Amino acid sequence: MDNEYESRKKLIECAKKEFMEKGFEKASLRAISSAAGLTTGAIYFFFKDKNGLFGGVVDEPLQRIMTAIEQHFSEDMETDIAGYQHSSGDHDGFAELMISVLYADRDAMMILLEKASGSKYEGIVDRLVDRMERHNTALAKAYAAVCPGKKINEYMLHWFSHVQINAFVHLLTHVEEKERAVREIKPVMDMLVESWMKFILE
Amino acid sequence: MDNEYESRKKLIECAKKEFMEKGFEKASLRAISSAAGLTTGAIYFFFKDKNGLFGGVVDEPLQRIMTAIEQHFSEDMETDIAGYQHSSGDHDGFAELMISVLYADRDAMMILLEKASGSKYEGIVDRLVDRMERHNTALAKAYAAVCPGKKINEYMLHWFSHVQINAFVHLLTHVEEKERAVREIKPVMDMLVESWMKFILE
Amino acid sequence: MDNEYESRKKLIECAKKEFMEKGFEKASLRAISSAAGLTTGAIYFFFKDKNGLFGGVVDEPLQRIMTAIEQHFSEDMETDIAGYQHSSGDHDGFAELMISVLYADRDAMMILLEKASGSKYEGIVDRLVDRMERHNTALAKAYAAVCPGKKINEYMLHWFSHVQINAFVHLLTHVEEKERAVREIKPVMDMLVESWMKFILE
Amino acid sequence: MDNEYESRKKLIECAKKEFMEKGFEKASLRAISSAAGLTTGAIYFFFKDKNGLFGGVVDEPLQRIMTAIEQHFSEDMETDIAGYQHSSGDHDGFAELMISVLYADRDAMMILLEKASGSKYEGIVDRLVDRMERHNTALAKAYAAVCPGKKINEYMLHWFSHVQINAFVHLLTHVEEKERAVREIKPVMDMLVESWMKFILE
DNA sequence: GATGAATGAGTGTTCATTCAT
DNA sequence: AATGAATGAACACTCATTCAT
Repeated sequence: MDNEYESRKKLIECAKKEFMEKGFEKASLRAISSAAGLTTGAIYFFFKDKNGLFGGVVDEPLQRIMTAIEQHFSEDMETDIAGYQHSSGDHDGFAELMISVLYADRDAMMILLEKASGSKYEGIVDRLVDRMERHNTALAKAYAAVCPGKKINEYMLHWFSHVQINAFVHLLTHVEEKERAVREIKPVMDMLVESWMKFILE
Repeated sequence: MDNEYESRKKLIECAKKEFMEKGFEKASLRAISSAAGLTTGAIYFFFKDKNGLFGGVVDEPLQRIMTAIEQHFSEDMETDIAGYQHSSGDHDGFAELMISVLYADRDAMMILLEKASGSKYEGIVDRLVDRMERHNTALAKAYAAVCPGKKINEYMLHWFSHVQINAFVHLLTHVEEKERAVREIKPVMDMLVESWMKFILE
Repeated sequence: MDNEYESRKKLIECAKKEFMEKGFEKASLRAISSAAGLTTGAIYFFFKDKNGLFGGVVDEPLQRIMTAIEQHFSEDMETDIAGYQHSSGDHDGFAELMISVLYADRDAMMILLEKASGSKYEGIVDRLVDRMERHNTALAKAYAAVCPGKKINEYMLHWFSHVQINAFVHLLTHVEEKERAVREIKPVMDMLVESWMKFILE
Repeated sequence: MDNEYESRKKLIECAKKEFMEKGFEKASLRAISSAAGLTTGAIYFFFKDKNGLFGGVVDEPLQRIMTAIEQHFSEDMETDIAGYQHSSGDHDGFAELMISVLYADRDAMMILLEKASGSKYEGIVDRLVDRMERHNTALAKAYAAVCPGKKINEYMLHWFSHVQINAFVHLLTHVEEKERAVREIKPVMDMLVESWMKFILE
């Protein structure tokens, strides 16, 4: 049970390296397998195909990020909408949750978010942005309901969602250590929270 | 001198279409040349190689964006630093300049900024971010000189530069018409200017 | 002795399905074994190789068809040669024997006769034709002996043998039910018997 | 203009050899191209893919056989139906036409008819049988109209069509020289014509 | 100015087969 | 009795690039 999956592990390990360096498309299965001391055929014993191998690297991180986000968003909607501006602590909570998920396997996460072009995981960041936007829209509508005379700026809403998600991607790719990440994200979140209220409605 | 470069033009035109659809890497020279009614060899008469052809599409736009930025940044530094906060009109000027350059040949610009992966133009956005950051650093230092007790948050400075540049990329890819772009960028710039002063120094 | 060969049976069963659908060559041992709830290695415990497994499906049917034919041909030669033209009842006997052998395991038979390309059983129909031809030759010689001035048309003899054998193959593949097959083969045999006498000698 | 297509010709020549020996499926493009003193890539300059190369070998023969048959069948239907039994000369005409088409490029024809399994030309013989059957059906209906009390035996009609077409395939594969083929086909046709009238109706 | 021909190295993928356990 | 792991050779196909003409 110890070394049963040694080859599989080695394969994933080497795939990680290769995907990180070259991206999904330019990564060579031959290079991966031979780096693992195996042949290409071995990959096809453990994985369905190139996408499957990529999945072996990123599937678990992907799951974690998805459930984390979904969980947070559903909780978030239940809290008092009116209390949006006071919930800065909550935003820190979200940020910390995200960072802890993101940095659990930073390499895999970077591959998932930045090196997936050409794979079936392509466009994952866009999907996250979409999810964020849906959440933001709900929030903005509730917010607008108590701000008479103001209406939502659609473009700002979309761009803001984009910035929010990419703030984490940027952090992940530019800050190596989790601890520093936690520190650096704070002013980012503060700025985002403060701006949100001022600029989403016009 | 009239129709001398007709083939060259046709090649660039078709390359544009192909690069837009497939990106640099997946674009096929065979597809491009045959769409132009020529053969692959013809490409090598006019251009050095695949990167050269890509350059034929994006070099001019790239020049225009670079000189526009350089020009603005050098002018900007000459104006009174202390007047930063009052220069919101100036920021609108920058935004309009950028938009006018970006939308002069929107397709080529999108290719340059989003479809260059794998080419020697890869990372152009990062280079723009770097340039922005240098400018921001200078600005921040001048700003910090008159704000005793405050010091620059390096990460925020970098991230901010990233957001500023990508605000334009996002605009370019999400808003088709230049006129609407001019309108949409306004609140974005406002938010950025306002936040800049509050969050770059800590 | 009950369930000892359960796996073997399952393997043959699944192989039958696969060989029927894909033919010997395109059949996948992995597909067969996994359909049987086993692994490819299991196949190699029970059978020598892919050809061996194919044999597991068709060997018995092949034996039955061979002995049936051999038995009939040897009997047939013992009967009075001169009585050939009167032996139409006998031909019906042969046809019924063939059909009963062919339809005892129709699937296996079709695999043997039509899906063996690439296996060591390839060309089985040709071998049957050869056997038929040897029999026809003997018959024709005896027949010619009592028909002075006539001699055997070698090509007709060969083609006729081919048609005779393939009449059964055609029947097998185009008529599902044995009962209908028995009915349909009658006029075919009649035509063949009648023509035989007229066209083998010239 | 002489040796312009030398490589293409060589490729087709070698493909012919390979397809003949191994059949479409097992034929190796690598083997073909290297036998022609070229690389696999060269094949893809001249042909779309493996099927295209196969087409380069069999397309012309296929066209010839199709037009020959279609032409004959349409002519045949215009002749007096009642004269069927007297038209044995006509059948010889058909046979000679077929043979001349079949033997114009015997190798290509054998490949088309017997080695196409796995290619997009697979099942060509069946299609010919279908065409023959349609023709036979028309003939049989006209024939039945003047034979009161008799009706068509569907199975015989189908099997007969099968035998008629395969008589030519058999000839092609068993008789090398066209002249001998013309001689050998005569009694075959005679037998078929004679039997046709007796056994299609019952 | 451009073609037509061809290369050579590469791609992901499939497969029957082997064998230690 | 059967598995799980792995091999190695083959496959069709694609591509940017070259170059004589």
